[in-house]
Amino acid sequence: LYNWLLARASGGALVLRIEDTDRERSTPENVEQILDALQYLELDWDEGPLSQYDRRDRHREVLSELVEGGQAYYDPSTAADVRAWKEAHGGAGYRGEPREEEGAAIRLRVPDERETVVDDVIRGPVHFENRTQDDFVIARGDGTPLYNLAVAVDDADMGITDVVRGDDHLSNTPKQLLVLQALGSDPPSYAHLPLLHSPSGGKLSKREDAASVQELRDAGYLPAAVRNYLALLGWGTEDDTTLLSTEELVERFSIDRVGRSPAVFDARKLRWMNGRYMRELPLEEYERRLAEHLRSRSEGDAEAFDAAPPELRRTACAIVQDKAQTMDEAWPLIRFLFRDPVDDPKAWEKVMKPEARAMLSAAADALRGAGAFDTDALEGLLGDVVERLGEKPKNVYQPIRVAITGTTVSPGIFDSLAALGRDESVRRIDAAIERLGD
RNA sequence: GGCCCCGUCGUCUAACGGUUAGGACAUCAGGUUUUCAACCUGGGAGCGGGGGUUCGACUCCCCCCGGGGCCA
Repeated sequence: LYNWLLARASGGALVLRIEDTDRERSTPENVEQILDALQYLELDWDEGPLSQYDRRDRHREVLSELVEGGQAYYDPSTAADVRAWKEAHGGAGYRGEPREEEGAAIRLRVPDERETVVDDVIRGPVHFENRTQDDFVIARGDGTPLYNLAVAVDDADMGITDVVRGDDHLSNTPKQLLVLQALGSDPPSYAHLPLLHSPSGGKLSKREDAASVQELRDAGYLPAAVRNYLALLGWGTEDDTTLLSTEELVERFSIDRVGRSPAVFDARKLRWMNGRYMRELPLEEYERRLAEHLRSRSEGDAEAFDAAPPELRRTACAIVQDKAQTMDEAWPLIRFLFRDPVDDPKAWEKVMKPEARAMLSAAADALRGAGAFDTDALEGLLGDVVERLGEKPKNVYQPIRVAITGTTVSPGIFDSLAALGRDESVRRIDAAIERLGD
């Protein structure tokens, strides 16, 4: 998201590059998840063709150039050798002797003097003393290049100007700088973002990270809300603004104001924020997104919704809009308008006591005789019934609610009845009375 | 183990030497109320610790502690 905001704000292009020097980690499904997440967030980047580049030849070429130029050398030392060497040299960075033999790795020669400075946009200059850095391995014994060589070469070849990535790469950066230096290329600008920690404590893995975005989609969070929330993780405005439209984010976001400490994802705050966005959604869009959300579910909910008259769909959205925080939460509240009441034994047991029978009869009679069947009329009408029976409103309204929806929770009872319509409302109440009978 | 990063309410954050340390979520207490939410009002809650520098430190320096990352 930060990459995207930065690209949008600066008029540059966003390049999402997935380095795959280690097949064990960058699995195709992993890539798939990242792309899914981007699509879900509705970041309108110019997707272009998804290209795969086989850079092995180029990396090999660079490797041999570096060896020939003396900036790198073959070294068959093992990890144990290196450890022994370091112990003997007071913890200084490992320096090997060039020895070309079968299975030897290639190491980059690191200078003994001076330091390598990562001039990070977010953290300022970070100093690494060269003498403490190992002559690090840039190619395995079998000739395959290692990450720090590959990214540096690819950054240079692609003309990358800004690298925005996770904090976990900060200590890799001096190595990449050293490679770039050996190559004679100018380094890009670097910005290392703080990592996200999950509520459970640890950092989010690439897999879990992408998977959790998946979960957000399934729960029916709006992309705009998620974008807003995510932008506020590690970044904040000076004037304490919390709700920011995407246009405002693009305008106000600046990478150098991003914080340095890791953040914990707080689902409750996202939920609250999503509710704010849901309530401000134009009704047509609310309806569209609800329909879309239902399609990702099973059991014919989407079909029932789509088959309903447009006015009913619209009304349903209107009466649930200020109650639901997520799309997933909206549907159960208005489901009764499109499908039969659910069977909730607990609700029935709690509300449908024998004395409820009289309430329901009185209500049904009143509804049958009602003139207009809208929210206001019903409120007056049923208010009279409550008064006549001398009951607490709750004792009358809850049985009606259970009768028409099957549960104890729904939108306002008058809204619900009006939306359901006279015939169906009366039918469901009569059915409840009958069921109460035995 | 070496190197590096980070440390403000429970959580996300604002502050860039001078504020009663601000806001948001959450929480608590009221209000509203036909259910559940939503909404409104109010309260509690924080600078990891210790040294310095300074007239004055959340802000600068050092040490420690704690958390994390990379390499090995």
